[in-house]
Amino acid sequence: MTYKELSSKLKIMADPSRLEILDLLSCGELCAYDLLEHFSFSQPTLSHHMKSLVEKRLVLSRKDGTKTMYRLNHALITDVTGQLSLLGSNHSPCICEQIQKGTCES
Amino acid sequence: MTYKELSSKLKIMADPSRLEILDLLSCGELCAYDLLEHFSFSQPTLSHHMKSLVEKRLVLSRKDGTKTMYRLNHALITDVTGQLSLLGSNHSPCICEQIQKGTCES
DNA sequence: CATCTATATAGATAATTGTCTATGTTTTTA
DNA sequence: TAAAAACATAGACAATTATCTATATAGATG
Repeated sequence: MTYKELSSKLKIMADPSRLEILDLLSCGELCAYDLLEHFSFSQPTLSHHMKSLVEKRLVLSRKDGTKTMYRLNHALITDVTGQLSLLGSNHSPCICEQIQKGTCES
Repeated sequence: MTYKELSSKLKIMADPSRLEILDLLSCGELCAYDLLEHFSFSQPTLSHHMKSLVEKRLVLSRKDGTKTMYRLNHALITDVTGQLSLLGSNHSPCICEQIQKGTCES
């Protein structure tokens, strides 16, 4: 995953409401209405959030009659958190190895 | 950590340039100029990014003469990635337990 | 078929953000 | 002390985003 790809997924996760949506979905499938009950914003706003989560594949959806059922894409979320913690750790191969410490070698 | 607190840190991480900065810092301390060499944006733009990373304590800084040395706050980054992966997993206690599955119980 | 239920789309708006140029500040050095 | 080196701040601007109201769509039901 490139920095841009990882960033685009993190940007979608990096919203308090969407974090709470992910948390609500962490134990199983829910429909839009059940999610909406937990928030004070409007139904179109929830729909907007769900669209962005589904577009980035962080959440998967299926139709059940008039309802849209949402569930986490655990595999992708695990991938994202894994990439993030790897990036923050002293890993190898690492972009650090390419650096020319011209100015700061002390 | 509340959703808002976690979100505010993720928002700072969720930028391709800042992700690359974190990656560059993952193996040790670097000064601003060494970081700047890896990017095509201007020096004030780097300074702006570093300020936001330091403000959220994701990166720690110290002065060394005219130079500013930056290093990761590994503890906080580990905390953030930990919170994120916990939130995405089927954990307990979980906000899911509070939910009234009124509409979607099938 | 008409209506209701559940969700999505359209369009608008205020706030936030990433970038720039220009300038300021601080520490070292000639 | 004057200049250079390294970084920060100020102010501007275009792009993105989170929200809203209003409306549309699609499936269930009487």
